[in-house]
Amino acid sequence: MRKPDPVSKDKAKNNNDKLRRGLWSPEEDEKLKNYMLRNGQGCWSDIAKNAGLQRCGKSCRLRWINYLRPDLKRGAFSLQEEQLIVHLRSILGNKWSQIAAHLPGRTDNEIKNFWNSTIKKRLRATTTTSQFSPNNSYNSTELSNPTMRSVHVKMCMDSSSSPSSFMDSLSINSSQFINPFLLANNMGCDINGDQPQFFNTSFSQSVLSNGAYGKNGDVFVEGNEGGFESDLCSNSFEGRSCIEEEYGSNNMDKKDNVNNKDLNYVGSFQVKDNLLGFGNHWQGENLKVGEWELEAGLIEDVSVFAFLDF
DNA sequence: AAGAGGGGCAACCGCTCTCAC
DNA sequence: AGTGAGAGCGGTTGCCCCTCT
Repeated sequence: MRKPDPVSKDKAKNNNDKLRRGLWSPEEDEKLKNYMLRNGQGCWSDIAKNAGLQRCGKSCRLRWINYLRPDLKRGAFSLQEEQLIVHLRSILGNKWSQIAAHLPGRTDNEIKNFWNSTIKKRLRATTTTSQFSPNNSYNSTELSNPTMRSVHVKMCMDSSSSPSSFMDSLSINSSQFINPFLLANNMGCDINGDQPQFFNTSFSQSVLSNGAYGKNGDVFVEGNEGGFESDLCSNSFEGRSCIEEEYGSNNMDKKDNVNNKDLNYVGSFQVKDNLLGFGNHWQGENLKVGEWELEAGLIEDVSVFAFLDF
């Protein structure tokens, strides 16, 4: 939390300097809670005034949502909640409010803090690599088939874990996340320009908090003739946390490390008309290069993605 | 015992979105 | 269509407290 605004900068100039900041006292909590229970939610700035609080509405809202709401579940996260967070985050990214919507009684702030402080570290600590299994392979014919519009990446559980539900839960359709470099690398493509060479690359294991893990990356290609856009999807829990930890999100300098590090990336990439874009869907003909600036030299020649012949 | 360091987490910041006018 | 206020969201900060040395 912060100090009760010592410097105040611009805000000293306006009326906000009369407002309290910092930690909430038990009395303030009591006032807000009583008011909310009596009157219900409304305009937060009015609530702040009417409840007799020297706080801005925003602060009241935050305090209510994150701490005072009666339906909040306090205490440590259960194993199930933890697994769910890991899973949802792999699908949704840092959409904490959306993740929180799947965990009754938990707030986005709580989940965000939990992720940043606990899960991220745990996943990083358990990051390992394994080899692609030749049995879980794809062939270059499939990959170069122009009718192939989407690529799904599945992680297979090993024999000791519950296969179907877990695999189902990990399968992501035409959605958000991919690290093209990891995928390219896993598909045997040297993104620095070498010809594709399949089946001799590493793939990251997905290690869950309970010790279950997926391995033997199973990449398959599925036709999707109706779509114009082509999305690549994957998930790799700890890979993403690793890259964020080591390089920070959206860091262009990841390129040089691709071939010897287990990377994944939060975002998406799409191929259209021989252009490669990240992070955003195209709307109509407008190419939106999202978080990665392609012309910065990251991928100057998309032919390195030769297996993506859309 | 005491100081340092790090983790956890409550709260703030700044931005975007939505909606009423 | 433009604008302003309120709400919501993700990222960040910094204090408290625990552990380690």
